[in-house]
Amino acid sequence: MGISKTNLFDTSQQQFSVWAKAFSHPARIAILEHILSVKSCICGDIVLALPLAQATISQHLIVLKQAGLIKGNIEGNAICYCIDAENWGKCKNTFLIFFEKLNIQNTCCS
Amino acid sequence: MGISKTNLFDTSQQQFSVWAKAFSHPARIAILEHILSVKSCICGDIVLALPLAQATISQHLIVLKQAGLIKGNIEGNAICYCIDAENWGKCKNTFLIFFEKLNIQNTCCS
DNA sequence: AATCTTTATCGTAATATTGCAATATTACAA
DNA sequence: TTGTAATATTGCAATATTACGATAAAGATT
Repeated sequence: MGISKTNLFDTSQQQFSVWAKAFSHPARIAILEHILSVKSCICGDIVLALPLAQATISQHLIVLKQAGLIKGNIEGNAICYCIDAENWGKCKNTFLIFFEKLNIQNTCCS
Repeated sequence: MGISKTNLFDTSQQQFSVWAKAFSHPARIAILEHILSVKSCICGDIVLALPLAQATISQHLIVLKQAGLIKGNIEGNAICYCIDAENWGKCKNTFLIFFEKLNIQNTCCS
């Protein structure tokens, strides 16, 4: 890459891109959908549900956790992952506001 | 990576991740915001507006175009980029539906 | 035609991501 | 304490992304 230039942009743009990057792999979408679909936030069987090795799932979970989208609670020797509702709301709002920026006047090229 | 396993996931999950990946760099957010903010969809001055080289901007534009978020119309020797309103709407809906999947019952871990 | 402007592409370097086997860590159970 | 189950971390290989200078391509202008 030469040198990363992500820091030349607005904080809000960087936050947006961090969240988007968390969503940018189908495995992470699948993990989130699994957590969302299971009423109680079971965790380790995410590994059973997805066609990836345990180590790989673990890494994806870390990415999601660092983006603030999920959090993990220790339950015995297992860990219970679930959505971080507060950050989820912030993320949702960021995307919503962004998508709303398009109105009919903006679309010029036929 | 060893070998990519993105194709082991649902088409919808892959489509979601492709859009998210398009949003996953602050430069591309900045480009989209610039296109959205300028009423008429001027293009080449995106290069002037951002702190990146012309070749780099061009690459980011291709990523956005391949994701279907923008389209380019040739105007003389310049190119006019603008939002692809139809795909923008599809993308927006995908994200909206996804974010709506969280309800209070889902958040278990205090 | 010669030149300028604008955008795309090529080549290359630096860095990041993805994936997994192997291993470590942690908590429980016997 | 020894074993077992669950998760994280390490190390490494393969691939993707980011960045830009140089150059090419295509339309405009003179």
